Amino acid sequence: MPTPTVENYLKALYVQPPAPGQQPTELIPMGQVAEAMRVSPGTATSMMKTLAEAGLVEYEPRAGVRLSERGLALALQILRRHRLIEQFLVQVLGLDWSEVHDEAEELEHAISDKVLERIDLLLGHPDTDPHGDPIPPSHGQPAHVELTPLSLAEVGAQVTVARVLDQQPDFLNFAHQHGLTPGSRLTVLAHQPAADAITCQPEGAPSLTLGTAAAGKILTLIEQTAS
Amino acid sequence: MPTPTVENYLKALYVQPPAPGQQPTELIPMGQVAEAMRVSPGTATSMMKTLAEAGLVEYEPRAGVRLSERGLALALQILRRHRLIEQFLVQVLGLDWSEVHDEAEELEHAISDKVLERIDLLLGHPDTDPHGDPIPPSHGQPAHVELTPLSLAEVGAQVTVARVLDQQPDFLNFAHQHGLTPGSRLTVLAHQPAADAITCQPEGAPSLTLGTAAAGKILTLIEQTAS
DNA sequence: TGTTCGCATTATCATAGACTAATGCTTGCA
DNA sequence: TGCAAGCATTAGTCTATGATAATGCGAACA
Repeated sequence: MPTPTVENYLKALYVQPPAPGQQPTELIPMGQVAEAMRVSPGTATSMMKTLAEAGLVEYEPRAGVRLSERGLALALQILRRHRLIEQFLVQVLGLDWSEVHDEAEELEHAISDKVLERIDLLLGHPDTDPHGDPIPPSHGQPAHVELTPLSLAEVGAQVTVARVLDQQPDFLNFAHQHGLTPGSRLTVLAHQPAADAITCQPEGAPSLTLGTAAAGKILTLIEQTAS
Repeated sequence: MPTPTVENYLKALYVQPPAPGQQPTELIPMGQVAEAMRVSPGTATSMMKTLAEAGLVEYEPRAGVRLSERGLALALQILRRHRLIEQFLVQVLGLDWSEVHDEAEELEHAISDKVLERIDLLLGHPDTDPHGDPIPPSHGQPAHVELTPLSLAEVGAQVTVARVLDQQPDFLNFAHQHGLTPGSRLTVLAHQPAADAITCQPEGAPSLTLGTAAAGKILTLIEQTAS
């Protein structure tokens, strides 16, 4: 049984974005690990050595780490727990989507497989959590869906919000207030490169201008491109 | 924030039965603490010192420990979490009462007050868990109800099972199979002191002979004494 | 080609919680 | 009254996880 700390490292390694243009199987530098886990670089190095000895990662000194096959399987299992718990907290207990991330962060280490599968059943085997993040199946990889950041959607396109990447409560409250939740539809009205912004029109809510950094955190499914 | 380990010690101290004829405010000897927590005596001593420094217990060397006011409040809070979670696992997720104790043992340290109060609401503010153990209110002590162990009920008495003290899955399965669950009614048929046993007749189930040790773990409410 | 800067690694230390083994009280009994 | 038995305490060690500080490698630029 991995400790909660080990589980958190594995999860963090899995969700590290690959450097631009790199495959997700590339090595993650130690600095990135240390920052993701908010520990000192020395702590990150020694933990990666420990995980490597346990066969959960492949560690190349001064180059970086990547998850091993076993580490990947474990990371997916933990992510499954985390996301099912989030969905449960929203659907069954009625918590707000902005507060469930931190709750799930604790519960994911305490819940048993049995309870988890009961939750899965009660929820009807959902495949995403309240933020649109895919819930990995109990075995194997989650299905890959091609999504486009709102910041890259064409002017005139009609899109459906599929996933909101930022888990910060402030951002999630903002997104909720403006109708930017998974499933809501919107039309891209304009890009303003000079202002580093994009304007869109959510269905049933006032139009809205976002910085491209914020818009990059909203992943969408393109329903209809500009004529 | 106390660590999970500290929480477990406090809970264990609270549920220690007072020595026969003693007030619950009496000192608990270290050996009893060590046994309850399944740690070595040395570990118990050093932990009690730590808890005493934190103001959670009163520790008298070579005499024993008792919970301080703060320690008692914390212990009740943890017991509330534990028992509400058990009730939730049975009522909402449909787990068996024999398996929820161990699950709750983990979850009680991970759950937030917010989630707990949602669970309490969803369950309609129950006042006992699936074993009949009282759920402490969010502030203050649980109400005291006078219960009689089945082993001490008079022959001929009609009683209602109120609480099952043993949390071992084997015992709980046995009790369930024979209709000895909280709320079920039974009549005491006979005591057999020589055989160290008691025979009773659960409503709607075959009559049953139990050892007095087992019968002592079934607490009942006397509905009607023998004529 | 050499030097420097940024990052990684090593070394040392701290804390919580556990263990075992050795020592020390205390009490009851002869 | 004195001593043995039974607990409790102390002392020293271990593991997991963190920190800080000092050292070391390597790549980019002059």
